[in-house]
Amino acid sequence: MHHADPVLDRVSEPIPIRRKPFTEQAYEQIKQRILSNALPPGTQMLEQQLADDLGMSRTPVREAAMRLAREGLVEVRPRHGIRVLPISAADMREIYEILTALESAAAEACARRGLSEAEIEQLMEAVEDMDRALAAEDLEGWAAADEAFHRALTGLGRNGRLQALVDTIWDQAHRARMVTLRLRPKPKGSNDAHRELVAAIIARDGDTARRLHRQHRQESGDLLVDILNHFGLSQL
Amino acid sequence: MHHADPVLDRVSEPIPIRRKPFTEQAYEQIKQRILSNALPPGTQMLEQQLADDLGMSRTPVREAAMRLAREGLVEVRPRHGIRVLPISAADMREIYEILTALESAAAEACARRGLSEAEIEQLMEAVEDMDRALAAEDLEGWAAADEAFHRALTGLGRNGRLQALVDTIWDQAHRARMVTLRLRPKPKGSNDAHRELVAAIIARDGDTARRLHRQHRQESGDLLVDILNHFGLSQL
DNA sequence: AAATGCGATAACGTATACGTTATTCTCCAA
DNA sequence: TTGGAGAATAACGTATACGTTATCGCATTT
Repeated sequence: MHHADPVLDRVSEPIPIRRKPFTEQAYEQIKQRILSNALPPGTQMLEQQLADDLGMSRTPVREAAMRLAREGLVEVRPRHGIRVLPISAADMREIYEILTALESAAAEACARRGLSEAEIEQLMEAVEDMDRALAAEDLEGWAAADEAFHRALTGLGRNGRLQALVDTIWDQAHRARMVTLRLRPKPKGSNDAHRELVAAIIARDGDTARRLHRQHRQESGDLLVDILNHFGLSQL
Repeated sequence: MHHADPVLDRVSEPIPIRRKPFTEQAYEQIKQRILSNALPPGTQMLEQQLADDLGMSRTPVREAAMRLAREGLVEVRPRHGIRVLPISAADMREIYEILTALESAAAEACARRGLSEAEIEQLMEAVEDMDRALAAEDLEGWAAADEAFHRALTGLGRNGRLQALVDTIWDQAHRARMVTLRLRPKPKGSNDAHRELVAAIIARDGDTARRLHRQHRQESGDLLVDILNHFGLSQL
C-alpha cells in the first residue's frame, strides 16, 4: 500500500484512473457474451472479426481467447476460428464431480476454523434470498441466490486457489444450469440442505459439514445430469 | 481423426512433422527451468531477456508468461519483469487441501467404476517402484514413483478436467516436495497407504477408497506443512 | 544530508507487418 | 457428374514497430 493522501484516497481510487487493459476487456466481454448466450455454443468467429467487433487489434483478442480456451469456454482451432464450446451431460458430470469435491472441502474448512457472526450472516442471507425467490417463483432470482451462497461458502474457506478453481469451473456450468432451471422440480430441498450445512458450520462440525455438502452437491449434480439426458440435451 | 495412410501413420505422425509452436516451447522451457530450480524463486527477468535467451521474439514469451502466471508459478509485474514465485507453508496448505479433495474424488471414481486388470497393474507397479526405491534409499526415485502413482490414479478417474487441475496444482508444489524430501522421515507409511487404497479400489468400495485417500493426503499435507514451518522454510 | 521534482530511459501494451500454410475454389479430366 | 490437382486466398503464428508511462537518476532546495 502506498497511500500518499488518505483524504483523496477516500474520494476515488488514488487518482490515476487507469484504463483496464484491452486484454482484460476482451476477456470479460467475450466471456460475458458466452455466458449470456449472446454467443451460443457452436458459434465460430475469427480473431480479426472479434478484434474489429471490440475495436482493438488481434493481439489482445488472441490473449483473451487463449485464456478462455484454457478455462474451457472456447476452443481455438487454427484457421477455423474461435469456437464457443457446447456443454454435454458428460461435461456436467465432470464439473459436478469437481465442484462436489472442492466445495465440500471449503465447507469443512469453514466449520473447522469457525465463522464470525457476520460471516454466518452472509450465508444465511443467501439462504433467505433463496427462500424468498422460491416463494415468488422467481427462478432466476433463486439461481442468483444459490450462486451467492456457493460463492460465499468457497470465499469463507480461506483458500484463494480453491476459490479461483471453483469460480472457473462454475462458469463452465453456467449455461447448463440456466437451461435446466425450468426443467427441474422446484429446488425446495436445496434450501433445506443449505440450512443444514450452515447449522453444521455453526456447530463447528467439520466432518458433518463436509458430508452434508458432499451429498447435496452429488445429488444436485446427478439430478442435473439426469435432466440433460432425459431431455436429450446432450449439447448446450 | 484423418488417417490418410495407416501404414505411414505407424512410422511417424501422418507426415507433416509440424514444429511445436514457439509459445508452447517457451512455456515448457520456462516451466522446466522453474521446476528444476534453474530459475529459483525470486528470480526476475524481463520479457526481452527471456526472448533473447530462448531465441524468439517477445510475443510467444509473453503468452507463456501469462499462462505460467495463471498457473501460479510466476508473477508478472509490469516494468519489473516476470518473477518466479516462492512457495510458502500457507501455499502448501492451500495446495494440499485441493489435492486432498480432488484426488480422493478420483480414488472414489476409480473404485466405483471398477478398474481392469491392466489398470490395477499400473497402480501396483508404481507402488512396487516406491518399495524398491525406498529399500535402495533412492529418495528421488521414490518421489518419481509416488508421482507416477498419483498421476495414474487421477488419470484412471476418467475426469479430464479434474486431471488437468491436479496436474497444475501438483506442479506448484513440486519444488517444496523436493526440498522436504530429505527433511522428512522415511515415507514408509505412504507405501502402505497406497496399497490399502488399491485394495479398496479392487474391492470397488468407493466410500472406503475416498476416505482412505483423503486421510492419507491430509496427513502427508500436514506433515509437509509442519516440516516447512519447523525448518523455517517459509519461502521456497 | 535528506527530500522533492524533473527529465531521461526503457519496459510494457498494443498495433501492425509479414511469411507460412491450411483451406478453398477453380478448372480439367475421367 | 464427380473427383482431383493446383493456384488463390486468407488466417494464423511470430516478429517488429511504436506510443505510453512507470521507474530511476540527478540536480536543486531545505
